[in-house]
Amino acid sequence: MKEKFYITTPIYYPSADLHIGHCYTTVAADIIARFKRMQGFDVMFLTGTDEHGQKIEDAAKSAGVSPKEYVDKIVAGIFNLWETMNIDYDRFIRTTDDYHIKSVQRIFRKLYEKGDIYKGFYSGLYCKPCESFWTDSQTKDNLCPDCGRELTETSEEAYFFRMSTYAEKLLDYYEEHPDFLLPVSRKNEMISFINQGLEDLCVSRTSLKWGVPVDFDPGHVVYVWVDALSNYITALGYENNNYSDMDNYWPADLQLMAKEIVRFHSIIWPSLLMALELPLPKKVFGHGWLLFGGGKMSKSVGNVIDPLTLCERYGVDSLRYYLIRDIQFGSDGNFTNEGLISRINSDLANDLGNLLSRTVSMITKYFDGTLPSVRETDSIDDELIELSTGLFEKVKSCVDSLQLPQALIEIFKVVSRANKYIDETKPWILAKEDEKAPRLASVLYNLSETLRIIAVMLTPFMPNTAPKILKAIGASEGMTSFDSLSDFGLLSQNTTVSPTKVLFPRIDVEEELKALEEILTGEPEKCVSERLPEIDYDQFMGIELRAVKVVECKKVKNADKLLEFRVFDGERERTIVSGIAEWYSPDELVGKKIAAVLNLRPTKIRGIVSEGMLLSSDDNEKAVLLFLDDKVSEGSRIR
RNA sequence: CGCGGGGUAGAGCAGCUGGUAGCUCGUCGGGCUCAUAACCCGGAGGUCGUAGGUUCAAAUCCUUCCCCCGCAACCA
Repeated sequence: MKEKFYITTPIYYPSADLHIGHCYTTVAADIIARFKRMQGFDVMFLTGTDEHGQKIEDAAKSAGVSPKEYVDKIVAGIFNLWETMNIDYDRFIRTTDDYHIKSVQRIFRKLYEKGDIYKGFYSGLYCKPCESFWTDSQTKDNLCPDCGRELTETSEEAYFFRMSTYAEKLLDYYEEHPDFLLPVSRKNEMISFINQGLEDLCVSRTSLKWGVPVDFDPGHVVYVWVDALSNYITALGYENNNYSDMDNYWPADLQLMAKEIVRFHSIIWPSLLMALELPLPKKVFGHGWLLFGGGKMSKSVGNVIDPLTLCERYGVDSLRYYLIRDIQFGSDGNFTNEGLISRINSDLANDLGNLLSRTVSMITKYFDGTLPSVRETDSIDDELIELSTGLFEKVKSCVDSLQLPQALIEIFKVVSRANKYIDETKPWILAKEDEKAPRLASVLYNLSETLRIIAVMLTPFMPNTAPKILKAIGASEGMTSFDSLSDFGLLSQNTTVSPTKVLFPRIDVEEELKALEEILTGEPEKCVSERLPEIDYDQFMGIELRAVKVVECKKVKNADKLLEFRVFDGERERTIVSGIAEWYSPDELVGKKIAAVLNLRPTKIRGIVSEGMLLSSDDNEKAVLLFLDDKVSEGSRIR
């Protein structure tokens, strides 16, 4: 019986279209899944969408549709994206799927009956007018940080999961299974997080409607993470009849995700599994982030090109290659257009594509496309042959240890070696003398075989390109599997090549960068997302907008983003705290006149009472203060 | 001292279970002409952030300090 391999990506949150970061995780998973399949594993590759929660409810509302309608549309886009990206998943789960919802309810009930979930009170200091809870550290003197009114000790019914009881067990598990949580840097983070103490987790909400209802207690909705994490087993049929693959595939062999959600997967998820008395996944791996120009990717900053556009311009395989080749799996990495283009040009066009091109064209030119069977070998061939036949083991060990870039590096070492081999053997010289034909045939055959091995190795990484190479060199079935890699010489002695289109056209760097730039600026970020309902004149006039002059300005201690202002409003000086320290230094603001709202309810920020708000525009996540002309006098009304 | 990541050739990165510092791009020079002006060879370019320590030997282990970047807090 075939050994199984169960691999998962997180289920993505369809509050907006997916971006290249999602593609990164999913491509990595796809490559591993394809690799394992080719190795003969019985693979289950699961991905999906996590469709409940407040954000989606809100997004749907502002789009004027129901949450399900909203999500259906985004999910359709995701299917399309995965098809384009060539993601060959085996199963796709949506948390709005009926069977999943029922399973989650059963899981919740099961844990409740077992006592791992209990009904308690979410308690804290509550401000009635503001309808919000505050913790001790957030308040001073029992006053609401928002409105300054008195807080009352209140509590609200909620369900809790006894996560605290699993702290020790988790630490033990990490210890006993060194490969459970990787990379180590992430494990250390989690260990120190656990050591700070685990509290029981509040696993129900009453404020939210768009979620899985607790079936035995109407009004309560299951916490989204419990809902979401369960997908990895409900998709196999845990507590449902939709599937019956638990015995087969659980525990997961590899759960991939970006680092920010490692905590949920390495603490909450294992605790839940322990509570359910299920085995834990064998490996949880948190990869790094794609950074753009040193910063996080951000739609509103407009620094990221849509993956579909990238695929359209360069082909999926180029994108897949770049993502996996250029970023150390596990660390953060920079995504740049230059990097992408330069990888395509140097690795894919110059090295790989050109290798195929020169090989095929020589066989066509010297032998009319079909190699003769008379051969003459030479010791100079040995190195190339050895390198080729040893490739699989090297790549396999890279993939097994999740060193994905190294796997590609190994493959491309052979590409380089082959290019060099052409130089060493000088086929164009051999072609000049008829009696050298056997040697020439040998050289070209060796190149074809090497290309065959390269293409087979590349199949999981570049599923579009590999078959093109194989077809070009005349490889047939039985020569395209991993099993075929240890034999150098499988390709028919009389193989016939078929000339192909250029595999990867070279890209004009300058021109292309300009074009990409234009795309980015052409479809600009919508900085004004939602328009607000109209208000009447009186409401507007109820806002006391006035010019103020900055008298003093200094940074607030222990806060990166805050500046404390002393401003003159025409009558008196007042203090205003503003979150613009990232963009302005105190010195440059003294003496400036700025528009401000003065009749805003005073509030404490970082212990300082702020009486008003300085106006600024929110421009691409960058605040710009609304400075006023010098002619404007302090305290004058603005409308 | 809130948590974490990082500082290695012009750029981007690897090496970090200690033993002459490596890769890609760029650059300079040469070779070749089968090929997508591609390919191959060679050169220049780094006191591996800083200061100490351990060692026969440190980019690699320990400690000090400096600088970047995320997260958290904070943005009326």
